[in-house]
Amino acid sequence: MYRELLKNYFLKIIDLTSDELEDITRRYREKNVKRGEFILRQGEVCRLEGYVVKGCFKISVTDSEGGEKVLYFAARDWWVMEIDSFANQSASDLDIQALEDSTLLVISRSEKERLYQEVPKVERLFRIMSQRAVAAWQRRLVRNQTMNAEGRYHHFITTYPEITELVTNKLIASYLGITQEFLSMIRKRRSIKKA
Amino acid sequence: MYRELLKNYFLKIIDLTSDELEDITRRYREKNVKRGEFILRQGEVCRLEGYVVKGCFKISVTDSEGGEKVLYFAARDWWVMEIDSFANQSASDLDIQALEDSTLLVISRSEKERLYQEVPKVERLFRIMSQRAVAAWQRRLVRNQTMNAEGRYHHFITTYPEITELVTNKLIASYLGITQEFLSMIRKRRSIKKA
DNA sequence: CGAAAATTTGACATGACTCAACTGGAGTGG
DNA sequence: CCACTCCAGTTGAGTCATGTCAAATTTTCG
Repeated sequence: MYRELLKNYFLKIIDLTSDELEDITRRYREKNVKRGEFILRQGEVCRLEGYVVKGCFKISVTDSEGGEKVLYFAARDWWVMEIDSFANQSASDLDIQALEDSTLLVISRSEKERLYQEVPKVERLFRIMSQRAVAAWQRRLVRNQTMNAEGRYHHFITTYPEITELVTNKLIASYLGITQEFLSMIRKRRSIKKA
Repeated sequence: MYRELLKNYFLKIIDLTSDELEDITRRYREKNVKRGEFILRQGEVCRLEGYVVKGCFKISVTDSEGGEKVLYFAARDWWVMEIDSFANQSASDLDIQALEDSTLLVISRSEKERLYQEVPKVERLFRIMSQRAVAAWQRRLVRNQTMNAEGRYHHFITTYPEITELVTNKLIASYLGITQEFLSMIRKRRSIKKA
C-alpha cells in the first residue's frame, strides 16, 4: 500500500517505531489528480503538503512577461508544496501541475500542525528534511553557475533518467534555464558525437 | 551583549520565554576571527554552527579548475555553516572565510545535538528556519534564471547595501555568476545612465 | 613606500537567444 | 478511421549577452 512508501521514506531519515510510523502516516490521505490538473496556482494559498506516490508533477513560476520557468519536477518519492505558502498561509508564487494522472498522499496545514504537536519527533524529521533540501538547492545553484548548458543537460539526464523520459524537452529546457531551441541544438550535437 | 542579538533573532521565528531563550543562547560561545582567516575549508568537517554578530564572511566553493564561486555572504544576523557537513559530519564542499575581523556565536555539533534533546522547541525553531531558507534559495534560483546580469546586480545592491560596501566587486561578480570584467562594464553603463 | 590585488578598458570570441519557417506526432471531433 | 488542429521538436540566420585575454591604472594593505 502507498503508505508503506512513505513510511520507508521517513525511515531513511530518522529511526521511528512502527507505532510512530503508523501514527504519522495515517494522517495523510490519498488524493488522485488527473493529467494537466493544477493542485496549486499562483496567488492561491497552498493548503496541502503532498508526497508523490504515482505520476509526476511540475513546479513552476510564471514571470511578468508570461514566461514559465520550471523550478523542479516531482515524481514518485518526492514532495510537492509551496513551502512558504504552506507554512505561512500566504499567497503562492508557484504553480503545481500534474504531468500525468497521479496520486499523492496529502496532509492539510492544520492537520500537519496537530501532527507536530502530538508527535514531536516529526519536528525533527522535517527539520532534517529541510536542511537536506537547503544543501540540495545550494548545490543546484553552484551547478548552474559552474556548468554550461550542455553540462547541465548531461547532469540532468544521468541524474533523473526516469523524469527525462516522462517530460517534454521544452520543460527540461525551462528547468535548465535555456530555450527549447538551444536544447534542441545541444541534443543534436550530442547525437552526432556519439555516432 | 551579543547574545541579545541572537535572542532577538530567535524571537522573530517562534515564541520563547526568557528562560528558554537564556537556556538556548547560553550554549553558544563567542569566537573571534581575524580578517582572512578560514573557519572551514573544503574537505574538512564542519564542526561549528555560527551566528555572525560582527564582521562579514564569504561562503564559497572552488571548482575543479580552481575558480572560486561565492555562494553567499554572511554579515551580522546571518548564519555560517556547511549545513550538510555539520549535520552528517561529512567532508565539506565549501570554504568559509572572514572578510573582516569578525565575531561569531558558535555551537559545536555535539552541544547542538544536546540542545535539540533538552529543549525540543529548538527542533521547531530550526525546522522553520530551514524551511524559510529553502524558499529563499528557490527564489534566488528563479531570479538567476529570470533576470539578466544587470538586473541581478541591481537587485543585489538594493537588497544588500551594507554588503555591497563591504566586499569587492570581484566577489560580487562571483556571487552573481558573472565575470569581474563584465560587472565592471555594467557599473560603467549604470554610472553613465545616471549622469 | 612597495608589492599584490582589484578595477577598468578594449578587442575579439562564443554561448545562448530570437524569430520564423518547417516537420511530425498526439489528441479530437465528425 | 480519417481529417484536422495543435504543439513539441528541429533548423537556420542573425543578434545580443557575456566570456576571454591582455594590458593599463588604481587601490589596498602590509
